[in-house]
Amino acid sequence: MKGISIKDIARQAGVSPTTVSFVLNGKAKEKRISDQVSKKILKIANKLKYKPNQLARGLRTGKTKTLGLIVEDIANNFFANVAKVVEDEADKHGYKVLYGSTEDNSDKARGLLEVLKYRQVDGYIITPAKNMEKEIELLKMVRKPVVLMDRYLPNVDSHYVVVDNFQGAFAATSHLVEQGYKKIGIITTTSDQVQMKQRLDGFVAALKKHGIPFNKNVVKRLPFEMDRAAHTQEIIRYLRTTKVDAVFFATNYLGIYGIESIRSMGLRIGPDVGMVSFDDHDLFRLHSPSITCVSQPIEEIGRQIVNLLMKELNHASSTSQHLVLSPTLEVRQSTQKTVQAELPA
Amino acid sequence: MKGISIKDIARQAGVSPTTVSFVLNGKAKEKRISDQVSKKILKIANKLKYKPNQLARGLRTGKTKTLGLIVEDIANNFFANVAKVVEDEADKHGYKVLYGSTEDNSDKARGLLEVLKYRQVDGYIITPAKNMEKEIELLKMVRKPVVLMDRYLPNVDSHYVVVDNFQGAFAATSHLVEQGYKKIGIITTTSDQVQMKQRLDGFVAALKKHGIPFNKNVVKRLPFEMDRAAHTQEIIRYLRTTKVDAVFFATNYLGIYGIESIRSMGLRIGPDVGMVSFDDHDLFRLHSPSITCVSQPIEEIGRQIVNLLMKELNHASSTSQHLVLSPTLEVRQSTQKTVQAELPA
DNA sequence: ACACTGGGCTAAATCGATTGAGCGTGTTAT
DNA sequence: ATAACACGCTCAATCGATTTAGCCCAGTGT
Repeated sequence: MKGISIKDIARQAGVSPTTVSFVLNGKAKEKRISDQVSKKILKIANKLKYKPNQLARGLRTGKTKTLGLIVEDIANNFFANVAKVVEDEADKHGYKVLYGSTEDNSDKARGLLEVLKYRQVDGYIITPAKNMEKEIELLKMVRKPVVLMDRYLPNVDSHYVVVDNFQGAFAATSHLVEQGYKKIGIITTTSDQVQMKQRLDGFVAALKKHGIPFNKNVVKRLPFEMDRAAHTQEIIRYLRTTKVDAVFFATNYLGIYGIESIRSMGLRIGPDVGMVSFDDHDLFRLHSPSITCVSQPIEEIGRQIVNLLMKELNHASSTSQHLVLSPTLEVRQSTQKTVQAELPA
Repeated sequence: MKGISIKDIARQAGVSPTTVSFVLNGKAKEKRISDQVSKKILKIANKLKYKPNQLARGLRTGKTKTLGLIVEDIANNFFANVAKVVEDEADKHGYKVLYGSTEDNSDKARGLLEVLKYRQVDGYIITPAKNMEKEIELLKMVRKPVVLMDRYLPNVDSHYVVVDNFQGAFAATSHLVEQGYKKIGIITTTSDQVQMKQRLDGFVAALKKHGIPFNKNVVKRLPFEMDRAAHTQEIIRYLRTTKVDAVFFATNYLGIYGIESIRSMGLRIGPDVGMVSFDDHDLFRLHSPSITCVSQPIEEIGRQIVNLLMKELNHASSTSQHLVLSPTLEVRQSTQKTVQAELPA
């Protein structure tokens, strides 16, 4: 039950716990501990496989070597993949990750923050839900390192790592236009957060640039909380009524529901309805026809997030870094009006 | 920076920290604290939004209200979904989750356990990598609640929640036979862990039951560590050389690679090569043709895992529970030799 | 011979909560 | 009248590591 403590080592080495602590924390020189004693202590610590009790250490120092990761939905492909990278990178620095999903619900998000706070995590990676300005500010006030991801809060000065949503959406929409689609719609979430706004803005800007009038009712907004069936129903109704010939789906799960919807209407993706989705996914790659998408550089996102956090934790604190990475347009078959010699399925 | 402590409350209430602790832990009656004092303390605690410091509490009591979740790969659809359920369920009981991925690598798994141990997690949910018998036994020795998932260790007496892999594979394979496929292969991992073994056994048993001779070289084993490209290459080579007319893919990512491979060979899934994969996935549902699969009851798996753990944590400790849930065969188009009026894509 | 310096190490306080032992005071039983 | 007990609460130790202050001894300078 009990682990090896610093006292056990002290006893065996015939020195005080203080000395052991100094040595194990690499302060031997600084604290003028003799080499003999140092080596002896290190040897014993090794033999006993001593691991410091993180609770005790944390209680005293206030550092827990734990990061809090708050995502929208850990079961979502994008977030799960980022989480994996974050975990790996954090591990390299000796940090563990506590996670939680907000379901894009502010109350749930606040609850998570609360819990992480009194668990004393050292740093936060947050996919903010709406109305969380105060909470984030509060973290800054108490000098806790915070990196926002996927989206940021325009009125809060903080680090963040996102992709260029405007460019991504712009490229996707332009591509649809260039492929000859005439009436292009967008299906997005009801969220008015910055990432969704920018995707919508990119969409509108691309239309404008190509001289296509923008009609408000090609924009369909669906709430995150709705279930799968309701989503597809709504999408089907939208497609029926607006008669768009191409759709930009502003996030991955909408793209997936979109595929389902279009197909269940008996329409052909590409010839009848062109589509592009934000985020890549195995499904998009392997679907027939394959789905054109705006792919986020997940590896780099994860790495940069942890990087920033580590810099902050090492007090190399600087002004807020705003990392805007470039997404990539993966052109596939879902944006071709004429059916090619398709890969056989 | 500093939070509200029990001392602050004690000062304001004009009582000792001990009394505050008793009241806040619901021991007022037991410890004979007067109602007046009790109420006063509770009121102050509320006003100050007191949250106990979990580190201090953990240091003293040995309980951290944290669970360790060790999965094979948090970015994998199946595990990510289970993780989500686990997180939700744990939250209901006031527990947080620390997670890590093993990549099916025993050393990484051991490292994770080590870390979780000295972080003093209260209970473990483990997808064991091979050769972890000793580590699990050790946890049992120190009376830490453990629930294994996805697979178990035959020589270790512990709780576990798995699906009936044999039945799942048996049903999948039988279905292939019944659909008229004659030469059926299986692609699995190099792992000789129980879940994979049972899937293979189920496969073999189904062949036997249908009077089909089992030839060892229809079994292809691929190591987890290999990258995507190598996987598909190997699968393609296998398909070319063995000339099977249907394949059972023993886990989700193999199924995905399988789709890629078959298609890149210019073969039609269904008519040319039938296929079933273990685990469900959006991709399998929406692929054309859709992919028949053995679907695991993810919600229930997650719920049962947390359930078991909570029972243990509340010392209702009993004999080891072995929960074997039933998977469902989702029959789709990938196991039809004749092309139906396919849903247009 | 005495103050001073610096090397090598330790005592004790501290972080915040929990908990076994115990201390007055008033009431009851004998 | 006095032991015995209930009541209502507090003291102080404890968990394990960190950290500040400082002790003791040897050598140096004057």
